[in-house]
Amino acid sequence: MDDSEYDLPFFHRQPFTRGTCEACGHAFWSLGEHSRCQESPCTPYGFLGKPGFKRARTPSEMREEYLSFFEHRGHTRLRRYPTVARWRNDVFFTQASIYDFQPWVTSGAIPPPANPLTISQPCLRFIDLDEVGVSGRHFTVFEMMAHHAFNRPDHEVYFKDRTLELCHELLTSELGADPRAITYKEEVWEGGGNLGPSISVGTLGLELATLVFMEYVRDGEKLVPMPLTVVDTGYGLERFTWFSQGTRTAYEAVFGSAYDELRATFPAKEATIVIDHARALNFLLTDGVVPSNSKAGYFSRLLLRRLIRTLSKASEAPELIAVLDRVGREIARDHPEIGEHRDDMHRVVEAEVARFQETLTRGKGSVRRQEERLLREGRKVSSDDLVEWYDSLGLPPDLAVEELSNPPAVPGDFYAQVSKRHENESPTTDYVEPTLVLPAVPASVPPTEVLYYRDPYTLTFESHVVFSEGPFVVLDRTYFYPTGGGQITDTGELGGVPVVEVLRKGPHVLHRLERASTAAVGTRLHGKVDQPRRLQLMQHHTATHLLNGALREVLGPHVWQAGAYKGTELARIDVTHFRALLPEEQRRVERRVHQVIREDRPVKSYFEARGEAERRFGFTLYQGGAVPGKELRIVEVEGFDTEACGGTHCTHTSEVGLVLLLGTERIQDGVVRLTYAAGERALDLLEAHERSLSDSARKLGVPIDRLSEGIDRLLEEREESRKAHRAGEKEDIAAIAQKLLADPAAARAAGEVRVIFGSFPLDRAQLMELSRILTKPPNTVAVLAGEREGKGYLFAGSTAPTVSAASVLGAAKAAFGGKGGGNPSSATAEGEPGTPLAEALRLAREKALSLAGG
RNA sequence: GGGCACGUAGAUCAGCGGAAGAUCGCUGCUUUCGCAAAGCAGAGGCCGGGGGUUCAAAUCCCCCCGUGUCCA
Repeated sequence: MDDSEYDLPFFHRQPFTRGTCEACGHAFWSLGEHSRCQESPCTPYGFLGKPGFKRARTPSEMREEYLSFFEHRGHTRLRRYPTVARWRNDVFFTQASIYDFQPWVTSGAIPPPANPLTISQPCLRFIDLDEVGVSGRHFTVFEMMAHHAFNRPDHEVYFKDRTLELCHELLTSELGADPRAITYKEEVWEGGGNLGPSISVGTLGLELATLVFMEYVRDGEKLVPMPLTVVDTGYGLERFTWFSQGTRTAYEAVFGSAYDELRATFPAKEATIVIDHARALNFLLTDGVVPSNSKAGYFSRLLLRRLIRTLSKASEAPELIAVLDRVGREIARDHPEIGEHRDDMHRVVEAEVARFQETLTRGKGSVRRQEERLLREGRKVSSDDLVEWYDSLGLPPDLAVEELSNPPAVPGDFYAQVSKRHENESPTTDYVEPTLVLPAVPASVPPTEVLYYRDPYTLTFESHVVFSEGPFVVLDRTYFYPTGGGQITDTGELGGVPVVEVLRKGPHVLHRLERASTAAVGTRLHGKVDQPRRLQLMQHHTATHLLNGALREVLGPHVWQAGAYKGTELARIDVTHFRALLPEEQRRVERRVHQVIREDRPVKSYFEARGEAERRFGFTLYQGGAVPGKELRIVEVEGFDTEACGGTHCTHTSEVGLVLLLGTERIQDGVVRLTYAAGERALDLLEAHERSLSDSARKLGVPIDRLSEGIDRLLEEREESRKAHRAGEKEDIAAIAQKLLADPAAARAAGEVRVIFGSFPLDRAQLMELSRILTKPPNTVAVLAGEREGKGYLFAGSTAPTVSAASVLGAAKAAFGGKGGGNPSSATAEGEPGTPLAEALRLAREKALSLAGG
């Protein structure tokens, strides 16, 4: 990055000088005279006990002052975005304010919701989890205050110079920091293939803000200017608050009275962990993260379990729910949506607590048993075992140790050893569906006017070709709905040629025809969307919203859509929930959906300003993920469910007709999937089901309403006959045994040992059964041959200590070309068809007698 | 998304290549006015599903399903 990038007019309007930090080597600008940049660790904290701002502020005051400062300077204040970054698939959580606008706004695909804007965005970071309570300044959840500007060639808002000016004014005139104590340190920011200069703002040893200017795309060694440059700033609310108070740690400045209360019971570190985790959980749970074993859910589980363990370390610790509630109420003063669904949140937490208890109970039992086994084998439990148990059973080492009679020491680097086990795992690879190579549509091609939003029932239209390449055609206007939002593509005809697929690419809708298009630009074409298909998709889409609404009512507001698919045959919705649906819950959901259908509520689809829509409906709008843009398309099932959604919908709930729930399954921990059909398709399936039922009932000779009983009876009968068959076989074998025992010719004595022998049409298992009966008395040897389905078997059983069954068959098996083996009490051999089994039996008998006699 | 562990009687689990087990629960009998309890007897198993290796698989190998857990 060239030095000139940082040489801003701002630094020359006032007498700034540029120096180099003797500790870290970075260049910096300052009004004062410093040999080092004013950030830690180059400069130690200089504000502890001596606040750096004019006046001490609470976090609420600090946030408000910041936001209104920028509001008064032309910025639009935005509400916070969810802490779960549902709109991105590369991260789970919002980790910086700019995440709210990536990738669509920053890439220029969609205009920003406001420009310039200011926001205080709660962010979650799990990298420094172990620093929480230790470093004095790390939090799991923190607020990044920011002002952002997005500059296009035709619309420059502001960039580096104005950003520095605003930042400096905020710190000095507004907050009263000493201008001479501030250093503006030159750095380089790089991320996601982009880079640009960045300036780190420090004073009295504390880094207060980072000002990033996204400016270039890296193309090998070359830096190519971005068409859209971005001002990405970050001002830590917690740090500003701390700086204004000068307390020993940031925790004392930020955490309210709940912290002081906890300090009565806990050491500072534990008290901090408790509040920190409780804060983070309040955000996570409010934003709809259900604890689970994967993805975002895992982190909420991690926090919750750590919180439970930390609380359990004190004998007089407050209840988990009480702590969450207490902390939640404090946050709610600034973020009123936190705590809106307290009862539901508590249900989610209680389910997770119960599960954790089960895991611990299971783990403890397993650990005890494993120690016993190790002791039996003359070994001891090692610290490796502790790591293994934590990894596979989820049992924390301190709890494992409590269960052991002879525990090893917990290694100091326990968690490092855990991560070592995961070192060589293959990296996360998200399956990417192979996509067609889409043609590049020149920017000069006018955006497609989408008519399907205007009227979802008009399906024929006239339009003009504005671009075409191969089978792809872009029109000036279209009623064809492109694949998106889980709703699959419309099909139909364009100028008499079948349309196979419709796709959206930026502002254009691409129609893929069955064959290469011959229509030149300007050609007028008649379009016709496949009507039954589209109506079916509309019914499925509206049904999805009805189910989503009903699920939230029945299960609670922790239910968020986690994915959806609307096809022609069936539709699916995945929602977050902490256990599989109970039959009763399914029933209530179905009932509620059909009630709403009968009420024939209007389904209104319209565009509305983001802020206004959020104010009226809240964050639950973003069921399909956050949608950037100034305007949101709202689909509102009046008085029931409202979502930001780009799909095509029925205009009244009665048009959905019928929603047939085909099945529910838990597709992963914390997510259940409902599969269903609506409208025509539901009727088709219902008919098919009905036919299948009446066919089955007829075959069984029972009325439909007693089909289940009929099947029970059938199954019972089958079970009984299976048992009867087995019992019969046993009896037959017992009868053979009785006959054998009574037949003097079937046995020979050699000393103490009695050798019984015979040949039967039995298979191996039956021979074994027979031998078992024969060798009940001690000192008995059974030598049996069997022939069944062309295969020959030998079996030897022995209760004589001197006669090994395996030895008895040793020589004999070779005689009939068989293979076999066994142990002293039982042995088998099996031969191919047509082998001299009788000879083998004779050899085996002789061997048995000689062993017994010898 | 990846790693690891686990699926055996109604429940909790043992067995980890050679003849399916324990404890609790259940049923019956004995004892008791009855209950609890004890003793005796008994029922209850596609050893998660499907392939493979082997003379022989609950046991070893592969795939799938389910559950738990750790890590991103």
